[in-house]
Amino acid sequence: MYSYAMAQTLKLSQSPKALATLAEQFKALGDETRLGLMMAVAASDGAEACVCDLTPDTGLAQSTVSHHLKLLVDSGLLTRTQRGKWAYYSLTPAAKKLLK
Amino acid sequence: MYSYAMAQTLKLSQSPKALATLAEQFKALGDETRLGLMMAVAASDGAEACVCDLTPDTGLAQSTVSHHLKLLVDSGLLTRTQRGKWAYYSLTPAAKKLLK
DNA sequence: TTTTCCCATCGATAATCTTCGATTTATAGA
DNA sequence: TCTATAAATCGAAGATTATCGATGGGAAAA
Repeated sequence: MYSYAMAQTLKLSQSPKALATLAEQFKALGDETRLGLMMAVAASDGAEACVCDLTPDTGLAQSTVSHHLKLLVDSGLLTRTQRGKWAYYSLTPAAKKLLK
Repeated sequence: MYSYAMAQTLKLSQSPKALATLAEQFKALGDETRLGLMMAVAASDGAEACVCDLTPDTGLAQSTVSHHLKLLVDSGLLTRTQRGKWAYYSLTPAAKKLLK
């Protein structure tokens, strides 16, 4: 038993902080709405999207989508960039790694 | 934009069921206790462990650990095998893929 | 300046989740 | 058969979460 996967798991179990961070990211992805948002961002032109583009697909209120996006940013899976009136979201390297 | 990651995301966004399944698995991993259990199982001798081995590390009640393990089985991340009085849990291929 | 548009924040509510202790089921041993 | 051990199930309490409508803040347009 010396697989790469196991080396990873051992490292994580010895590092409580890394485990907490990873759990937080999994939790963020563990919601159909948020996972759908991540997919939508990844599939967007230029791999970024604004709230106004993302909201209609979800069928949810704009405030709810903003809330989910903030949660994804806080967990380190999305970055937010303001350009004019729009806020553009795109995937972080951590997100790309987890979704690959 | 024709990366492997994006091909995956597109496939998922076109397949609601696959997205729901993946979200469920992420959700299962998105709890520090459960992620710790997964790590403990992966790091166990023979890559399997019983409830009595896993419970002490968590500091939680046995019933709580059983509950979490059931959730992990139901989401397709662990398999359960009964041998004598003990129930042994081990990682599924899906779990190995997500934790790599 | 006033209006319009995009988005975040706030407060409230309903649903879901985590956890426990108590109980039940199942298996093995005395 | 009776007892002991391992683990699942149940019911309940408390915490967390998802969602909404209403509101507020900022940027651009009129």
